[in-house]
Amino acid sequence: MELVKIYQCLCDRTRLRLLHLLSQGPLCVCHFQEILREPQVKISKHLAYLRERELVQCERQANWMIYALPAKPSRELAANLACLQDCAQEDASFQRDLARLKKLAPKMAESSPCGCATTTRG
Amino acid sequence: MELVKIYQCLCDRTRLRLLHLLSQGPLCVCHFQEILREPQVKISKHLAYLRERELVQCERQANWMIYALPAKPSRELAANLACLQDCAQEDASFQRDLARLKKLAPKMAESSPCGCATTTRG
DNA sequence: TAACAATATACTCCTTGCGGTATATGCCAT
DNA sequence: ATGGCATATACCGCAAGGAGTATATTGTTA
Repeated sequence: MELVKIYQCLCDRTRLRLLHLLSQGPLCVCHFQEILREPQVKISKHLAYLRERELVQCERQANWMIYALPAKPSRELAANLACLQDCAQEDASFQRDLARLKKLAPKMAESSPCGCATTTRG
Repeated sequence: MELVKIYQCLCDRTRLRLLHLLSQGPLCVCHFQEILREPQVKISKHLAYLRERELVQCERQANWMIYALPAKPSRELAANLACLQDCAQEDASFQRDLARLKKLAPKMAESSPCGCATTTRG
């Protein structure tokens, strides 16, 4: 069942944070790292998990992999992502992620292709 | 995070079916057995899983355990249960469960305390 | 009190998932 | 081609989860 697959993706805190951020728009791995403050391998593996199950898409831009939500999500996925957005509004850690994303926005605008050039590694 | 716990409960097909049925009202274990057509131990263990995580409540009535959704679900749980109801409308297996539940309704009304007396074991 | 019905738990086997370390891959610049 | 950066994958250890079999528990009835 499609629905079970979706919930399997949602039942990890890191993946929830990734999907929540992606609802704001596409992001590359190094931005996830900066926002979540988790090791690269952890983020990369969770993104792979989501990618294999088609909850996210990705596209290469030079050195960077840009991840995004599917262009045409199923009704079930859309419903659950909307529900997640709703629930995230009450949760401090999701809001903290959002705040960090906003801080990154100027950097993302100024440098190419996604602002990753100015990223400092962790 | 409360939300992760909810998704962990939702990420199994059997548990989804249980919760979907409970959205229609309380049920006892033997009715779940009849509707899902799964072995008693499987149903009982999944109900225990949900109970430990407080996604369902239960109450004894003589020999029978009556399970129900929490009287005051958290906002997150309510949102996700509503989302599940929405998604279930498009899914044949959920609808089949619902149909079987309707068939049970007359039996449930006639015998006490929950209609289980007339149940035939499988 | 003994038998029975409904449900729960213990135990085992097997698979999946998560985190970490180390290493590989792909693209770019020199 | 070489080195560096961003990202992915392989491998390991461990914990959790799911299914099945057997058995225990709790309440009812005779």
